[in-house]
Amino acid sequence: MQKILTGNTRVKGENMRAASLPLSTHNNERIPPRDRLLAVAADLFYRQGIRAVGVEAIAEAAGTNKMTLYRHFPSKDELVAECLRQVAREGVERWQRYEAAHPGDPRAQIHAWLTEMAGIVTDGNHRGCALANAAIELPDRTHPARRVVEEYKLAQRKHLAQLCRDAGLHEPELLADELYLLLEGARVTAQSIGNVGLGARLLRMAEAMIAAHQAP
Amino acid sequence: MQKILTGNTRVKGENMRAASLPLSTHNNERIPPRDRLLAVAADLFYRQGIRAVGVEAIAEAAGTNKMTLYRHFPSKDELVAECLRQVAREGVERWQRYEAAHPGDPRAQIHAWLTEMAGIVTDGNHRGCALANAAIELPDRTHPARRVVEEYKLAQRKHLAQLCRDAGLHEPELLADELYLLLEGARVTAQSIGNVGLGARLLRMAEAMIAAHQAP
DNA sequence: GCCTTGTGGTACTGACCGGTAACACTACAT
DNA sequence: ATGTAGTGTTACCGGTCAGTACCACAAGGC
Repeated sequence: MQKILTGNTRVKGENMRAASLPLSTHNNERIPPRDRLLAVAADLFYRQGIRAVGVEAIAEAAGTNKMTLYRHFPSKDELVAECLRQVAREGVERWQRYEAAHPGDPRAQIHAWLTEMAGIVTDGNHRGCALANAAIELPDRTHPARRVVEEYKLAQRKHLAQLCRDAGLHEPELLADELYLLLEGARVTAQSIGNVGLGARLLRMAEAMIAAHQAP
Repeated sequence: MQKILTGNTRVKGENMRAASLPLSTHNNERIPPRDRLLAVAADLFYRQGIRAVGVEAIAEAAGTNKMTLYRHFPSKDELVAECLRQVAREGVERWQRYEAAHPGDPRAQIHAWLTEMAGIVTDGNHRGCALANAAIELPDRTHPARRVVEEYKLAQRKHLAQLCRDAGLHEPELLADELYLLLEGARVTAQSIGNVGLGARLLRMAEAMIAAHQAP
């Protein structure tokens, strides 16, 4: 089996990831180890895959060790679930930002969402939705992480449908599904095919869909 | 880490999977071991994930052993790639069937594709596109399986775009992308949210999209 | 002073992994 | 009969994995 370089060739006690990662684990001073572990784990899980990342690598990347990790999380599975819970939290915060930026204007909120997502998809480091990826990587439906994924995805679709309804668009649920599936598909496909021009295409397609649901 | 039951509690020399799997590995008599290995591996990889399935489990499920596996495949990575190549082959065969069933009628071919895919997505055992899942599970872009995925996905989109063009639809590439992304999104989302009514919804959405590209 | 709480460090367990070596066996072709 | 090609079987290698035991240390409250 092909192994991925884990980069744990760092000198003992030193942190080599300071310059290479957006995650600033080099200023460990005041961030409690639990938060460092969560942030680092979420990042590693997303970029390398959940099963591909060992707990030792997570602890090391967070500037701590395995024992501290297991003092804060009962198991790797629970750590995974907690990471996804954080990702889901960021997702609902995004919607709250749209609402704050465009209060009472659901159309503008949808548009803001589409625009931001188009940008995210176009990013070269994008690897799809962390929650959807987790569902694919963890086929066991009893895994604690699966509940997080299912709840978040349902809430996401429900919120989008409500926005479509509030915007007075026809067949709001159907439109919400169209938009949601289109975007989800774009996030998956971007990994296999690439994402040149995908962002702009995505916006055009979404706008056409919304327009189709605007006329009676 | 949560372990998935691998079901290798079978009695030595006997095959307990005969009744539990669509894959008929119980009549090993005339099927060469290489084909059995490929079929079983593709099935296990799809249902449990690539990283979650060991070569020993594959060999055992195929009614043979690890040595025979390594006599036919240089490594697990190459076995994975070969499995995906087979899946891709089945994908192009599907398109050939549509063409044979509706020669010279691209619209009907597209419709046949949508109908069949809607049925597949609605299936409760559906776990998304095996190739897309592999791309998610294998972040290393140099993995031999990644090339298979990228080539297939590109060919798939190209073929669909050509059909849209032949059908005289407006902006065929854009429509092809819309349909393709919608379907890919549905395949991913079906795992997290479920697939109740998704098939019928999918057909309605796709038809609406095509209709929108029909008028000038 | 002291004691508690959280942390770092090391070493370990038992299991599994991908991959290989060596040998015995069967079927078939000549 | 003999040789060859493919297969089955067992045992092994080095490495990694999740998870734990044990001890040392440092900070803060009292």
